[in-house]
Amino acid sequence: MLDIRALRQAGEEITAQLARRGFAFDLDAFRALDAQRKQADVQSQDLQARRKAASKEIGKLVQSGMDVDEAKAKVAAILDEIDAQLESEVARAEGINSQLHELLLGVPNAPQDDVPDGKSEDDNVEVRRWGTPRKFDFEPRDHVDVGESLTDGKIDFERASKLSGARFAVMSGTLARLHRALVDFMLDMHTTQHGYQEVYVPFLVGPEALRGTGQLPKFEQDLFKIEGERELYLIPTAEVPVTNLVAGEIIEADAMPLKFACHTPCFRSEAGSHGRDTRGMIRQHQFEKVEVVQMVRPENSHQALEDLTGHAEAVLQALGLPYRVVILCTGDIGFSSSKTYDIEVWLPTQNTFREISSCSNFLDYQARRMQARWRNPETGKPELLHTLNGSGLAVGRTLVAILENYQNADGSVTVPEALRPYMGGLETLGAR
RNA sequence: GGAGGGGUGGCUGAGUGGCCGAAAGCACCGGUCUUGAAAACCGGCGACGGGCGACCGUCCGUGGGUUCAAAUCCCACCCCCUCCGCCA
Repeated sequence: MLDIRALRQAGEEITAQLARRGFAFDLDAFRALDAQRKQADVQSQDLQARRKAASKEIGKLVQSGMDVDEAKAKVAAILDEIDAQLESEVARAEGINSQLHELLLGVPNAPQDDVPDGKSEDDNVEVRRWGTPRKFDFEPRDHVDVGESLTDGKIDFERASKLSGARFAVMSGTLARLHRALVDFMLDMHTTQHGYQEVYVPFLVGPEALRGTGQLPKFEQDLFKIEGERELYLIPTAEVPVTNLVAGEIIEADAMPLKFACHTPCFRSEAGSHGRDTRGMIRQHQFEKVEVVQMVRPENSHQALEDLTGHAEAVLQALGLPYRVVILCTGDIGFSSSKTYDIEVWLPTQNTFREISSCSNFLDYQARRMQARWRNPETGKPELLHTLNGSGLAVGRTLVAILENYQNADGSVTVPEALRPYMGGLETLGAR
């Protein structure tokens, strides 16, 4: 949520920033509603103040010895007059306030100044590259062909579809183990080298948590909602439960920054992506991800985004997978984010880079929605903190990248050295 | 699932109808003292919203209700704890 005070003071600038990302903020409507709100607030608060004073007067009179009924009679006329308007005025003010709140919940974050203009992912700007794509002396096969033809464990989409329909995968044997090894490897790296604390969290969350990070109210169609008495959703990313750990809390300054690493499955309906990436494991309804999340002092969040992106890159470097980092343009950036770097891994059979991590700085946008604060020692006051998160990494897509980049002419796949300790020393998948 | 206890400020915890946005302690901030620190003493110190300000409003788990007046009484719900049962 944007700061309503900033919107009052600098409405034109913020409206212009929002326009860059294609969001038409109706400043006049906002101002009209805010003016109504002010008028209604003042009016209802004035009535409440007068009523309170009259009521206190009764208390005083009774205490100075007057009979209760007599005291009530003295102010009855005033109370009657106030009560005639009070209820409707308070209701009107509450109505306008919640209308204003809902309006603000639907407004995306404003992009930072250094986020490039653009309409779609085609306008994202490459920041840097790492690694050199391998030259194959045979025709490389895509991860589906490779994964399905492994001999001691494989990918099985047919059976997955029997169980759950399209966009699910079954994995077995050494391939399933590689998938699990990736999770361990990533978590170990973030916790031992990058200073994150591992957390385990619920995979089902209530609507408040989703509201806090920004998936609700606007993007309910992207979520899987559970049938039942309780209103629960499957998490689309660990960002939701992990970031909301600090919802409604005031974090002491010496505990900052908070840095969490978390492995969870992620569930996405993929509504609106029909026909995209239908082959293979690129886009699934269920996938594993190791997420890194930070809660930092506001002045540190820009540096924190650079650090966090580096932490995700370190995983790809350790695995020897070529990648590039792009900064998302205003047309491609996520709803709650003020600035996002995507990390894209090289996929030889697509002859291109594909997203494997998304690292974002939300500034105080999520913190305001969830009332996550820290105590600033300079002012002694609770202030909104800044939140960031990034994939470190998407496990399924990392597996895809390994299958494609590490495949051999005989159909086997070399296990990246960094993963061998997690595979009982196994060096190759599919070797007889 | 059964029985009981409880949700109050950053923390602990008092408060059973008006003088309560709320005692006290801790923590924190400022000061006195001290070479410095600690201790002691003095003062300050909840959050949110509105107003240039004096101030005003809201908030004692959530939502209703009773009352001129609710942290306090009533109802419903949520959550936590203890014991019993069941269970991966």
